[in-house]
Amino acid sequence: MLSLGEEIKQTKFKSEHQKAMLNILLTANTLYASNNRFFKKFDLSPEQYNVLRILRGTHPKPCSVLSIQERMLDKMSNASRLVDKLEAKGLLTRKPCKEDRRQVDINITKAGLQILDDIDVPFESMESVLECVSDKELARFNEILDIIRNKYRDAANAV
Amino acid sequence: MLSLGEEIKQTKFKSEHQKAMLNILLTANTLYASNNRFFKKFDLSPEQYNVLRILRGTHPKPCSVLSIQERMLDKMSNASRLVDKLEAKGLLTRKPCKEDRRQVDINITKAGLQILDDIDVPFESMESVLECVSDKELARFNEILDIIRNKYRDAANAV
DNA sequence: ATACAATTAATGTAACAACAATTAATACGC
DNA sequence: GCGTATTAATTGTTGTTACATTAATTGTAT
Repeated sequence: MLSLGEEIKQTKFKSEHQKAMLNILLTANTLYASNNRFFKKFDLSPEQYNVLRILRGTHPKPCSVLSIQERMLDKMSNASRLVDKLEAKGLLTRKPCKEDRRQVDINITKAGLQILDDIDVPFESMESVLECVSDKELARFNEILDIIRNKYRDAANAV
Repeated sequence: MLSLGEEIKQTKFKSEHQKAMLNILLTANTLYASNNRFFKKFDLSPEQYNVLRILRGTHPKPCSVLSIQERMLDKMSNASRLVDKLEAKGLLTRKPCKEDRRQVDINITKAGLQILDDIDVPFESMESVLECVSDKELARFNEILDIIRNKYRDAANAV
């Protein structure tokens, strides 16, 4: 098992909190890379998987591009293109929205639901790596992440 | 202050550990995006900053491309091109290594050290957002991140 | 009703990342 | 010493991201 220091070959850190910041970035990169490789087996990217999950969540109700974007982990402007890709694979359908013609009604297809079904079991086994940590500790862990996100964003904007 | 659930508009989570996994990814995305915007003021990307930090660490000794890559948070094969960019900006120099002519001796320049100096103060103020959490808690926080990284990587490879 | 602002989705673009392939130099086995 | 394997750095390619812009539709104030 490799510590942060071993992984980035750095022996000294200025403080425990600086170490924590680096550790989050490194850990997320690792998670992301692992996810990338994992989802490739299903010919999906992590972002595409995220979109399908969101659509399964609202199913059978449709979802607009904007709602997808708001629910995504990565809030960039690629939801439209991600939907393109998934539509080409037949995993979702896109049709104009009657009520507001600016919007698009996006629905997950049977094939989309099926692929999520295939992914569920192996993916859950990956997510369960944290079972060895107690819920109480994880709750605090999540709290700290929430703090970091909010304060860091503010700090970066302030500078 | 926004919780994970508020940020991705999801009210229910399957478990505290699934929530933690999502939270790490979201938090890292936020940090990365904030860093992106922050470093743009200095005409640098977060990765370029990372390279300069590594070079300041070994300074005045030179560093090879491979050592840079090993120390980077993102272990991809772009170190060479990052070095290109930084050389073009005059922030580092590149010269063939005498002992092993496959390698390149990379050194940070005065201008490179200067820009790091300019960045140090505002960046440290950003990193200090975690001062409100005790060192003891942060130590455990770092431990949990180490566990996640190692176990997740293994789990993804096993599937 | 009409002009103007706001919202939604799609696209153009430049830069960047992932991965493979290439080139050059060195190490190693025989 | 010679051929092969390994290592270091670079480059090519393909796809993606970030950001800005555009186009179409709807909301709103007068």
